[in-house]
Amino acid sequence: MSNLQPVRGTHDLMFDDIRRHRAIEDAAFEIAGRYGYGEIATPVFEATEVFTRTLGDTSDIVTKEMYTFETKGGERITLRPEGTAGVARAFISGGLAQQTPLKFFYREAMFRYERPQKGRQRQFHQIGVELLGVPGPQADVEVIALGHHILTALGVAGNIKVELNSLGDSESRAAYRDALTAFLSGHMETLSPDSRERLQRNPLRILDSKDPADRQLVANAPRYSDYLNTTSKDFFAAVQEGLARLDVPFNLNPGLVRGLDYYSHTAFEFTTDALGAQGTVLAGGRYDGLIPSMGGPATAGTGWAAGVERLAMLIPEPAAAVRPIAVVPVGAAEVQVAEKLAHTLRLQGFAVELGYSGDMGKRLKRANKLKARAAVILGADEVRDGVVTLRDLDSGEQKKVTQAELAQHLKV
RNA sequence: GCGGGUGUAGCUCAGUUGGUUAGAGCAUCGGUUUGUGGUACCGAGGGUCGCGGGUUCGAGUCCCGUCACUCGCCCCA
Repeated sequence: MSNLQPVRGTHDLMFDDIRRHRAIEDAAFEIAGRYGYGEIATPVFEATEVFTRTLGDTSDIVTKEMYTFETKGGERITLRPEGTAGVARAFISGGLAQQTPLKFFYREAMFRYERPQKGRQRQFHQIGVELLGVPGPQADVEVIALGHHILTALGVAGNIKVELNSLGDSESRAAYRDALTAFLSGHMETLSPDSRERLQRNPLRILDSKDPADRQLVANAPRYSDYLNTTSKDFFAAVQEGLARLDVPFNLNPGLVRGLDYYSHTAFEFTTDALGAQGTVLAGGRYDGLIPSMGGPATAGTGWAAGVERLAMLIPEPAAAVRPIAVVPVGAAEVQVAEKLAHTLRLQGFAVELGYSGDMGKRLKRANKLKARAAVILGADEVRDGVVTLRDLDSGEQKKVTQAELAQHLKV
């Protein structure tokens, strides 16, 4: 039926697309493993409360972007819009507080009811890491260095800037929020309509407004750095020194704030200008307040998430699929021998394609299309003599080898 | 959620001020080649012009609606 289409904002992944996704996820998983991060897979859906209590009542994610529904049993369920809340819930419900520090890596689908654009789907994929139970700045440094390491390995670090800021501890944050609100309240006429709205809900977000008038106003507003208390300042300085020691380049961005309420101290974003308005490729920060806010024991946390679709648009061509070997029977009489030979080769570890139909010419043509590196040709003569004709499909050279020696000749 | 752009073959795109049977390249399939792929040549198939309605003697072309994609805003990875 021609009117059957994927649901808005969803896509089928196959061929090169999924190879790109896997290349990203596999590289990230392997590198995170070197830092001691083990994989965690939490459920696709959680009790709605898990997200409403952690993301903040005012965030757009909670107010308009969640896929929330009621089950037959009357539970309120939400498809996860992000990964951190689920990991925190797992930490609490699994009683893992005795096992810190804990390091988790995840690669999962996320769901947000947003208007689709390039690099923004309703079902999308994130990789992410969470480091739980380390209150010191070395945790922030490690996690940022890990992100930078992964993007370097993927070959995209050259197009990406690391932006860094500190939101301070809750005391500093509250002090600054009051100062900023007081200042901006005196300039209501100049503020954009969006920012007037933000002044009520989340005044810090005005700092990264794109409206020109807002930007000018913000330039003269109180500076966040002036409101950090000594603890916060020392913490931020230690993060910067740690990154410098590891040769991770970064830019300070005083306008960088987080959309989600549970962040404190370090906030960072890895951005590119190659993706238009969806330039943030990896982002995260410290969220010491998250687990306590969900009713768990006071536990420090820091981590990030990266958008796989966005990274997939940046990485170079993924490694080509393995080039198979084609087993080609000359005529119908040799098909069964060919099938047996193909099976034997597969058991020996080779990737083998066996054309499903057609004469020798068609099968070779198909082998060529599959980028087979060699053809193993079996005709009446070969079967009689216990040999095969081995043809190199790049050079066109061919020779007869015994079936016993075939595996030796096929080794790369 | 708000504002703009675009929808013609599997893909990339032509299609004149509304006028016969809607075209090209690539891809696909077949043949030149009954034990040899890639290159070349020859040929074939493939379209309810996104969908629905309207105007008109006549709509791929004009109008309205709708869906999808896309750019920006919002938000975010």
